[in-house]
Amino acid sequence: LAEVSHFNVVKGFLNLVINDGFYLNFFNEIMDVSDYGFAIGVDKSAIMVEYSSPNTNKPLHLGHIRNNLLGYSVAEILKASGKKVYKTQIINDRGIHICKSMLAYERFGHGEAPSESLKGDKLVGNYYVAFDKAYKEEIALMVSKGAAQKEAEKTAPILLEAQEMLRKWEAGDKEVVALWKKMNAWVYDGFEVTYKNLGVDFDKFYYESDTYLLGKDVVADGLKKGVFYKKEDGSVWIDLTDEGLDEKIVLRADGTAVYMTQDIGTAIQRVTDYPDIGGMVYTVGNEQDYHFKVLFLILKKLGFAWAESLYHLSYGMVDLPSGKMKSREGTVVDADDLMVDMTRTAEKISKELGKLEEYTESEKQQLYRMIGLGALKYYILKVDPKKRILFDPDESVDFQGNTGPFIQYTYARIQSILRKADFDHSKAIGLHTIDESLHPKEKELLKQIQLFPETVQLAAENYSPALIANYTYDLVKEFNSFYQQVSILGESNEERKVLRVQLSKKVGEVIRSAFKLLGIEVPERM
RNA sequence: GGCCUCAUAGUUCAAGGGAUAGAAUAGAAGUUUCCUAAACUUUAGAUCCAGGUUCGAGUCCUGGUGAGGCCA
Repeated sequence: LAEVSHFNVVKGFLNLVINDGFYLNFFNEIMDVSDYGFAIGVDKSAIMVEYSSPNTNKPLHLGHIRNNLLGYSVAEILKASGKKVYKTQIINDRGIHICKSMLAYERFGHGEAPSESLKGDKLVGNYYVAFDKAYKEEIALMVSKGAAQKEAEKTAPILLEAQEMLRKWEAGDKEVVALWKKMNAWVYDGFEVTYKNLGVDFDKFYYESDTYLLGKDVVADGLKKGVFYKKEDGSVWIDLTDEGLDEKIVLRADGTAVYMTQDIGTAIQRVTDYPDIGGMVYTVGNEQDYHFKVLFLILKKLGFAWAESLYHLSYGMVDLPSGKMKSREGTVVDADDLMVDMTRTAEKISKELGKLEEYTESEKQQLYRMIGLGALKYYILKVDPKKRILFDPDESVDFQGNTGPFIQYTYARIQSILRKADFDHSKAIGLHTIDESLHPKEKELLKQIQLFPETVQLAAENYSPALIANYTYDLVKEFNSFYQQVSILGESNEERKVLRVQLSKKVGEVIRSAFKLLGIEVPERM
């Protein structure tokens, strides 16, 4: 019970208040607290949540935003449900894609460096686009001279040069490695800014350049155990036809690793790094459903105990009305730009309403950001993760109705009440003296508040921030109706007034806790 | 071709096999001498099609149709 800061018993409710605002209340009878593992930490195993996992050749976009928000939120929810959580990502920092950016930078860069107006990830992304442009021009030129399209695509000089660069990188060529380090460092600086603005963070970074050779030993080992088998050409496979899947390659004939080999190795590496891990959550788009099905099955067959607790947090793509986002075609919604847009929209709406006279300019800017990001985050998180999201850039994200700002607004109103309640409303009041005559709205609010702890558990079990978002919306809707129908500070009955203030305060606390799980901040005024 | 996911008001989303399928938004109509109207109240509007399981199906099963994805 170390985490319980205080408790009280009110008419058959045992209320446990846990440090950061969570509380449990047990209805009617005092239950054995061990039923609630999260209250006393029955399950000591940790869980590692992976999300973001970008490539280092281009900036983060709307798809990454969904990935990050989901992964971060699920990690927070698991924490709230009592798990120890490690947040991580694996950065795809090697391969032909980054060589393409590097090559284009060498050719066209003229020593350009990131600046105030151009973040490092944007700069590198620009050269990736520049590569693609040059590549296409070369192909067109070759085709015009009579080469076949497919042949030209394979033998364009700039592509061959990029491949040569990759070989040099793998061989440890000093110059290539130095350039690679320089450009990746720019990208990480850029990413850091985006993550900070988005409000997500990580406990541990894994880099593919460190992990791409992992997994080979495990495959060799599994080969001995008979989990895998070797084909005549020397490639190693696993037969999953008994499980309703097909055969899958785990090591190429030339002995090089495929993605599966790496992922096997990385999973094992993580458990080596953090021996208390009892499971992992991978936040990866649903296009990789099959990959993870196979990965988890392989790890089970290899006999790892933690393989039973692997979960692919599979989410739908974020599509535009025009279809899929493609960075090479310039049809991506950039993460930084979108966050700026949202902030601007919040500013515009806020100015029209004009309620912030007493705020300084920097306080205002901070608030616009909070509201704009609240709108964006809520918009994305309220949707069931597995459903795909259609994002129309021309139709801006709502600020009214079932939205983040709606809930933030309610929170701000509650804070306003608490500021004005200049009497002592801290002491416990005996519900029994008035509970027979509770207003229907008060009863509904009590019911709704009480659902919070189990909603957190449910959201953790289902890896679904959407459940938290929907719960919070219901609560807020209920509160607004209450707020409209009854007078809180104007109530003449002293005890009843205190009850209403306490109810309001509690609703505010639940909103703040719930939104914290979604990574959304709440304002004192708006 | 094989496999996976999704399909609910005009639109965007809800709904643990359980009562009359909830919201929001857009539409129509109202509420501000009173705690913040980014709010509240009223109104109209939906389960892709055909079978099946069940006392009971938006939810489970089979077959279609449509959208997206993975593999070859």
